[in-house]
Amino acid sequence: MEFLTRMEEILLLTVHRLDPEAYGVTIRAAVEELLGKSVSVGAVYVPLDRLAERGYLETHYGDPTPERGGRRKKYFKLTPKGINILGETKALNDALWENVPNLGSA
Amino acid sequence: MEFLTRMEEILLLTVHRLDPEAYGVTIRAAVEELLGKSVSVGAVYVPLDRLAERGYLETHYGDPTPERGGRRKKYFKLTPKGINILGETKALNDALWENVPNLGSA
DNA sequence: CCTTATTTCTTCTATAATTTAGAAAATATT
DNA sequence: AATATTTTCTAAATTATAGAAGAAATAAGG
Repeated sequence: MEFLTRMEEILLLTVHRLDPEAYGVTIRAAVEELLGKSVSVGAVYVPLDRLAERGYLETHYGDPTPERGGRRKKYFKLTPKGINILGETKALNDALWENVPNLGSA
Repeated sequence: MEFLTRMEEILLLTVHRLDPEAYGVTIRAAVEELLGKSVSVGAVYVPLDRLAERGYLETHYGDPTPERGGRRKKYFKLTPKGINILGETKALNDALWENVPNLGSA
């Protein structure tokens, strides 16, 4: 089975959660909040584009907004293929963690 | 928060599940079964050693067995630090997948 | 209005880290 | 010797990360 890297999993799920307001800046902010640490621009945009190239995400550019400044926003959205791989990823996660007794810590 | 790559997560959990029979060959076989595809030797041994270097795994060499051939087996076992990061990884996973409604596929 | 400043957002590119493949080496039994 | 099992090594491919540069919009001052 093909599997997603962790960053890919995080990004796909973040896009899903943010939909339809998922674009570079909001995605990056959400990832930073999730991880509790700052994340560089490249750490988000580069894998995001790769996921789109591979057909897991589709993109469209937005129109200018009344807010000041900025290039056009590039919105991301899961494709059916993206939804599918997330389902497979969940299955792998479940298999991995199944029957793992208390780890004591956490 | 520091987080494990997916391969690291898979390996740590596999070592945990196989304990006390976790060594290169059994680990590799278990990962192949989990993923349903073949995995090269290097894809297992290299990250396993890195996990040990970082203190997530401890190792000890076994004695020769009555079976034919082979170098001494190098057994892996989770350290307290390894158990701890698995707990953190589980927390991240839970946060990621919380409130993700049905993905339709899978 | 027109020129410059400021803001928001993406693209690009170089570097570092991780994964992967598989040949080579080591060590045991037959 | 031959064969089997296991790990080590090393080079190549892929992925992640940092952050500078570029683009595109509004704001503001003359």
